[in-house]
Amino acid sequence: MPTPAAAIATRAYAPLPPSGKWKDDADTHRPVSILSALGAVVGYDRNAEIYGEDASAEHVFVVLSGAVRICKLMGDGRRQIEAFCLPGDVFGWEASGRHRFSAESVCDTKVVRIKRSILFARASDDAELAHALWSLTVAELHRAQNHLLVLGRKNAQERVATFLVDIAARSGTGTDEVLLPMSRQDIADYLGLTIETVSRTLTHLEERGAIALPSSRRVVLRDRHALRQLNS
Amino acid sequence: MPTPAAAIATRAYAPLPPSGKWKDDADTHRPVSILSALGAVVGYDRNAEIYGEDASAEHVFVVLSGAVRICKLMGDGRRQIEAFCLPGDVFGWEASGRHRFSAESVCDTKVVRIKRSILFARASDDAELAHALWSLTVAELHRAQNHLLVLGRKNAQERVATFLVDIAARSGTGTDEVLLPMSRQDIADYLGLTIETVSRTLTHLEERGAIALPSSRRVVLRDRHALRQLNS
DNA sequence: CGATTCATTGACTAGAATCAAATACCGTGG
DNA sequence: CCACGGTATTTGATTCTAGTCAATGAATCG
Repeated sequence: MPTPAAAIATRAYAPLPPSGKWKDDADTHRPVSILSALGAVVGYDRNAEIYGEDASAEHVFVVLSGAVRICKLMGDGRRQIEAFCLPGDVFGWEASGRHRFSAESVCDTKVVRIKRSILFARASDDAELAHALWSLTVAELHRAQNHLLVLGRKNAQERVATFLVDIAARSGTGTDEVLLPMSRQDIADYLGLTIETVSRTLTHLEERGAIALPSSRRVVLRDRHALRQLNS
Repeated sequence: MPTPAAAIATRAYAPLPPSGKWKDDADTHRPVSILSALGAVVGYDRNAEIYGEDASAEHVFVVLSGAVRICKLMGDGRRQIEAFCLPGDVFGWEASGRHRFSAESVCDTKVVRIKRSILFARASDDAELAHALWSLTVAELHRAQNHLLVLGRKNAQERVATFLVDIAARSGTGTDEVLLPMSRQDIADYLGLTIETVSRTLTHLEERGAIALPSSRRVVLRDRHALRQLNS
């Protein structure tokens, strides 16, 4: 069993290629735009901590550009990434006054940071805002529930295929090419696998002709039908 | 921030004294109690379908007694139980107009069934209710997030230990004995394991002295410290 | 260019799944 | 009350997927 320090050290955060691709600013539709008006824009370098586990929960955040991982560490260094937040996603909801996960930028990232006190004060007067808060939270819940099915009942190939299709849909470049902002370690910790298994599975999907890998961070979805079947 | 999540944690134990319990004045500040006043009590036999996947979402439910499983089936029959709902828990939230999971009674169960249309109409006038809806949803989200860590990164022993400690805490009989309303298959589908692995793991925990199994549905937590370590 | 980190590949292992069988449990009807 | 049939659970033997350990190859940055 690796020591915590060693385990964490072996997944050191590596510098990422500066990638202009992740800066397409937030779309101005849906409840998110209501929120964006209530806070200030803050920027983070890659791998910066936005908040830590158990930190007092003062703010709620909306991603404008870049990507954020929401994660939890176990005592021995095992890590679970609960979600990747892409532009338009909201994170930082808490029922108690403390964050139960940490949030870190995956790459250079801009967010809108909104004071919870302001948000809730407004929500008590503004039924539309209150409903927006609720439906954003339900959307989060649905994402978590889908992820439960992936982690509980899908094999490695299905997990990776599901991940690729999901990221492609959410990053919403109409094309078949996806740019992954996150490392293999991040993907592994999101899918409940190891980096080796993620890597092997991607290679296998490429051999099957389901995807192409022009570079390690670029994935072309060649056979969406095959991928969707693995997604079932 | 008020902390409705704390109120949920103090919920009453299964086979609950019939619904009167939820109308006590002392309870009226709890989100669940606010809801319970808005619907009618409905009873279900064991293994009855409360709603199916893709069913139109007309109602939200509060468990009064018994237990409910929220689950999803894959095409080939694999099943993931997303949550067990015990007395005091709320289920049936949807952002869209359709349920994305099915809900089934695990044993004889009573619920309060509340029309969504009524609920939302009230919520738009009543900030307290709106906030209660939101915080109940956040509590659900947190439960799902904890479960992600279990499914993504814990081994069989840790999963079962976590499950037992969680159920014990939520059933909230101050004692160390837990009555499991659900079958081994249900537990397996909740924990992302097989029935054989669940059974073997329980046997193993008993051999270790962490638990006792007077009968298959009764578990005595003998060494909470050991269990909590597996929970870490 | 090196130095460093990241990703891929290979060989082997471990833990849970699968396949199969025995045992315990429960409600029913004699 | 007991025998019976069906179901749930436990236990055993074996297989297989993903994990671990180790090395190599690729990419990036100073």
